[in-house]
Formats: sequence, C-alpha cells, structure tokens
Amino acid sequence: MSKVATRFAPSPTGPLHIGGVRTALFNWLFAKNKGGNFLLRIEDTDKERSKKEFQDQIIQSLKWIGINYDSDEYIQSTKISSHVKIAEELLKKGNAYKCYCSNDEIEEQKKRAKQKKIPYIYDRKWRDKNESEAPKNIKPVIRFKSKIDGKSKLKDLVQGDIEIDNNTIEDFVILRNDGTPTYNLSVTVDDHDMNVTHIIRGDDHKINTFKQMQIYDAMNWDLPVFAHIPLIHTKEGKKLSKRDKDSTLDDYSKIGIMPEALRNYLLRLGWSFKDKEIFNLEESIKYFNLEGIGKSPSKLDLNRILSMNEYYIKNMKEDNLFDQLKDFCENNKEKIPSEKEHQIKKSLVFLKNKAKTLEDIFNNSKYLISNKVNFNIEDLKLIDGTSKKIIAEFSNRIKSISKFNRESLEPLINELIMTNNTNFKGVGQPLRIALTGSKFGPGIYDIIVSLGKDEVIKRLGNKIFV
RNA sequence: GGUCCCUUCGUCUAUCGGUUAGGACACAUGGUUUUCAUCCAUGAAAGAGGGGUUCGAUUCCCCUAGGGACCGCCA
Repeated sequence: MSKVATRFAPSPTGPLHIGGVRTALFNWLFAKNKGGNFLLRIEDTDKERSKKEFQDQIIQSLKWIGINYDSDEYIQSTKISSHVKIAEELLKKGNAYKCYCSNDEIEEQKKRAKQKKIPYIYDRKWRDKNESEAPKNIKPVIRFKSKIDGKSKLKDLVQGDIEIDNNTIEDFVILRNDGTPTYNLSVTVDDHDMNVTHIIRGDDHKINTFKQMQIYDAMNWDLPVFAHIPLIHTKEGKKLSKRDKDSTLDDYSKIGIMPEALRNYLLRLGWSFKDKEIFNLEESIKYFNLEGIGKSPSKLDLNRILSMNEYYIKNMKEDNLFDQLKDFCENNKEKIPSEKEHQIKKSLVFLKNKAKTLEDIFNNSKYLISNKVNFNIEDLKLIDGTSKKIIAEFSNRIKSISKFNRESLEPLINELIMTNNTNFKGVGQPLRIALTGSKFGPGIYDIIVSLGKDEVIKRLGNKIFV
C-alpha cells in the first residue's frame, strides 16, 4: 500500500470557518498518525468569488492552530489544463458527451420538474444524439455519461456502506461551455494526481462522491478511501456557514482563545477516545482514528471552548503563556510596553487564575500595563470618608517597610482592620479601587506587591482620596 | 418533493446484549477564600415513540416521528 496522503481543500471564498478547521485537523491527525503526508489544496477555480486575501488568511489560520502541511500548497487554478485534458479523454473514450441544451432549455426543465413536484434530473437529451444535429449557435458543455442501471456502493469509513440507485445521479457537467472544468472533475483529477489515499471531508460531499467514483472508474484509477464526517451545526441545528456568528477561527482568536485549546476542543467535537478530554499534541496524533468519529452532527458550545481555554491557561508554562498574551495584546488590544513585560510575566502566576481567555488576562492586568488608573465611576462612589482615612494611613505606613511583600504587609493590613473597627473588605476594597480603579480584580496583596512600593504610594496619593 | 444520513442528560460524549447508563462543560447547593474568581464536595439531569429478535435490549432488525445534508455550467 502506498504512503498515506490526506488533503484539505478549502475554496478561498471567505474566512476559514471552524468546520473547515476541524476537517483540516482530522485530515492532518490521520495522516500524522499513519506517518503519511497532509496536503493543502486551494480550490480557487471560481474566479468570481476566490480572493487571494482569503487564501492567505486560510494559510495563516492553519499556521496559527498548528496544522502544517507537507510540500507547497497545491493551487487548483494552475492545473486547469490537465483537468480539461481528462475531460477530453473521457469524451474520446465515450464516457462523456457534448450537450447542446441552452440555458433556457435547462431552466425550463427545472421549472417543470418543480411544478410537477418531481425531482429534477437532466433528461440526457444529447447522451445518444448525433452531433450532426447540433445547433450551430450553441456552445456545448461536456457531461459525464453516468450509469443508469444498477446501484453503486460507497464504503465509507465513518458512515458505513451507503448504497444508492445509479439513476439518481444525473449526467453532470464536467466542462462548462467556456471550456473550464467543474468541481467534480477538478477534484477527482487533483486527488488522483496528488496521490491522495484518504479523503476525509464533510458530509455534504456524499453525493459528489458517487459522481467522483464514476470518474475514477472510467479512468481506471485507484479509488481512494472515503470518510464523510458529520457537519457542525449551529444552535438552531443547521449547517454552520461562514456567515454565522462565531463561526470563523478569527472569531475565537480575537477574544483570546488559544490555538491549543481550540485544537483540543475541535478534536473532541464529533470524535472521542473513551472518557479522555484533554489531549496534548502528541496524544492527539497517537490516539486519533476514524473509528472514534461519531455519525451525528454536533453543535458548537462556547462554554466548552472557554472552559478548555481556561484549562490550558492554568496548565501552560508561564513563558509560553506570556508569549501568547503578548501576541494577543499586540494584535487585538494594545502592545504591552517592553518595560512592563517582566512585571506582567511575573504576575501571570496569579493573573491566570482568574481568566478564561487571554482577553481576561489583559483586562486583569490593565492596572499594570497602564500608568494611569482608569476609575470605574460606580466603584469610586464606594470610597467614603473612612476609606480615605484608611488609604492615607496605609500609604503612610508602608513608607517605612523595607521588604515589600505579603508577609510584611499582612500585619499592617490586620492592624488597619482593628483600628478602624472594620473587616478585611473594609480595607481591601478601598485599596483595590484606589490602585486599580475597580472593585474587581486580583487579590489585594497581589496587586500591591506587583505594583511595587513606589507606584502604590504614587497611586494612593491621588488627590481624589484626600 | 426525491435520494441519502442521523437520534443517550441543556451541550460534547462513554457504553461495542447483562452497568445503580459513566465522564466533561453548563446549571444548583454547600465549603475554602480577600472582592470577583479559582479550588473542593454534593446534587439535579438522558437512551424520541412503537413493534419485534432474545432468558435479557440504549446496544441487533422493522415501522413511525423529529432533525439534517444534497438535489448548480458554486465549491
């Protein structure tokens, strides 16, 4: 058996959506599991809708989530001439024929079928007609001569055996009247040329597979193995499309979901391995198989994505986490000033405990990133006379503390609680608001220590607390 | 409408004829705590319905219902 090769074949007509990412992931993991190659093919034959920017974005997205393809990307539009050659060969061999029906004629047939409520299928008018009868003013399309009798069986590795009557597959167009190949032809020729052994793709291609199988058969090419994975559905239970909310990879990266987390989530969406939930990269490759793919569609669950991301934030090495945070902030928020990097990196140890996303970490570390405190108006109202007194006392007393850490601050805080006849909240809350502008945030000791003595004194000295 | 596919807690899923139907997320309650969280414990929560086959069905078969995909000279 030849070396396993899988491929992911997106069309660059929009941003890569999450279902595509999962398809790519499954193909990639399958290939890596088998020690094979994973290839990327850009299906850009629709000139109207294909855009280079989407192609770049797809490649960028795959890179982001850590899926790397073997050898250069295969650009379908550069292979059109070989597709056409095959169409001509099929024509010569009698597996295809020229169809001179006009657009109007076809439309008319469709309309009539709709009225009669019978399924439309091209009536094979030119299948056996002599070309001498061809109208001069019409450029023909080339149609594949599909089987009419009998049944065809698809041995699908996910769906099992699927059998359909051949007469439900129409004589589909393989070459348009402008001479360009259509999807089913191009895909088949490319997959064959690329030596693809396993085609793992969305459920929505199942019927196409029956068309493509006939081309393989006519050309006497080895049939690859097919595996059609169930689609990802929206909350409403419909096929997820790029137009849906939270459907593209960017929707997740921009709120601070990390690639490891999204990869792990997508792996477990529609695939399982016993009760295991967390798979690092090595485990993903080691355990991935087609048997674990379920047959029913699954819905996206943002809570689960967030929870997965939270897990990775908490369990990731801080160096790595910081690098990701840095990139995230630069790309989506504001750049972390280089002089603050060390301080923030050190603070991750507590910042990460309160975060589900990189965005959360960013929000919780704003008090460190910015030199100016941005006060929440509502929270500021909580600062009363006693609060001001406590702030002043605290500020005064820390000036004499030489070692600025939790141990040295604790007695001081406790003393303030006693002398002001209050509880921890009575002291902690005003200090937190004064230092960060908000009553929510990291633990007060963490805030104070991470800011450092000078900065704390400076912030507590703000005129509004006098 | 035709063809094909699917159906276990709200969600993702485990179970490959015998289980108190398990786990995870979300949810609820309680505990820890220094706000918000985290963390820990506990709880509620499922085999679409009906027939078979079988000593025994969530599991195998059939029907019904519900859902989905496809039905382009798009990919």
